[in-house]
Amino acid sequence: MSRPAAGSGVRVTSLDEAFDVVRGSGLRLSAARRILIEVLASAGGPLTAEEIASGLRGRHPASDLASTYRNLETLEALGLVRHVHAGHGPGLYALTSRDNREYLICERCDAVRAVRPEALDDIREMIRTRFGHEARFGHFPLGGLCAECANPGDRAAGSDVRG
Amino acid sequence: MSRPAAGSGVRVTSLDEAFDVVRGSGLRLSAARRILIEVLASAGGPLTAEEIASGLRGRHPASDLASTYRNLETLEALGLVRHVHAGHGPGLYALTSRDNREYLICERCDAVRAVRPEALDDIREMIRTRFGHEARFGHFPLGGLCAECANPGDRAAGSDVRG
DNA sequence: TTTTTTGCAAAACCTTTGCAGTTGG
DNA sequence: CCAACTGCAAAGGTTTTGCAAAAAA
Repeated sequence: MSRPAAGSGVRVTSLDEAFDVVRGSGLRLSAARRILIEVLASAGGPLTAEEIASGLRGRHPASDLASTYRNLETLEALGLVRHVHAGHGPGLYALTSRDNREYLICERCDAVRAVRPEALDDIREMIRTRFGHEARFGHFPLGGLCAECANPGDRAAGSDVRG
Repeated sequence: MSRPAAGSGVRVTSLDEAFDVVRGSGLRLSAARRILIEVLASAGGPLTAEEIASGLRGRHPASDLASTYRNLETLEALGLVRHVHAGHGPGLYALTSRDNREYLICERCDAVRAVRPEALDDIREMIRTRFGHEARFGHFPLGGLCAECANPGDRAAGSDVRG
């Protein structure tokens, strides 16, 4: 009976469930919102607002960038979407149901590595005990130097989020 | 002895030493650079470029914001200055000699708490062992929820960086 | 029909860049 | 003197906001 893991989004396992969350909240399921959810669901990893608005570079219908930001904010408030700040560069958005991972970012090469939340549970616990701070690395990634940059020449590299 | 702590800036203990580093590097010690260093030295915590350019709201001579950014970058390359990305909002700059702390940021209330690097050494070690990632929280702070936001009503709050 | 949502345009925000003029060494 | 540096202005990239037109319920 541990605490809830860091990524606490709405549990939806299908697109229709996500659509129902939108409708059930009293908001409207507009074409733009439906497409936004479909784009995120079809993506291999977190996307920028720009990529979403472009319909994943033409594979889906395009929508307005400002509206996309507004809808991302709306859906994030509903718990369907979350975003991570990948260093500099634009934020990356994902469905909470598809990606509740946490991230390690390399401040030298900007590589972002995704890990399952459980892989950080004991570390989170130490931080909570020591500082009272409830650590999460799903919104602001855990910074530092990746294995590559810290030890050039090694072969143990982590997988990137986007791909 | 152990590895160097996370903040690895030039060791300067006086303004004159910092000035010498600038001159010794072949760069010029312009009025703007001297003032920039003095402003950072007189500050109680990390400052925004805006605050520095304004001469700490009039307490020092003002300088151009663009030049301030250029000089911050220059001095950072020399190891005299570093900056931390405090969540959203602008970056915060400090002299490496005055502040080599690491930061915990609350993603709800934006509070930034500073801690001495040693307080995170064992956590850094666990992360290195597990992921090969050399964690640092001096550039991208350790995210999550502060004690206050995680447990409203508690009295154990951490001190803020800026003050 | 009524309220929400969109699309466009414009702005806000932080930061970088170009360039002519100034300054440090 | 001459390269380095400044100040100003303009642009860059990301995100937000205002408002009339369009669409969902």
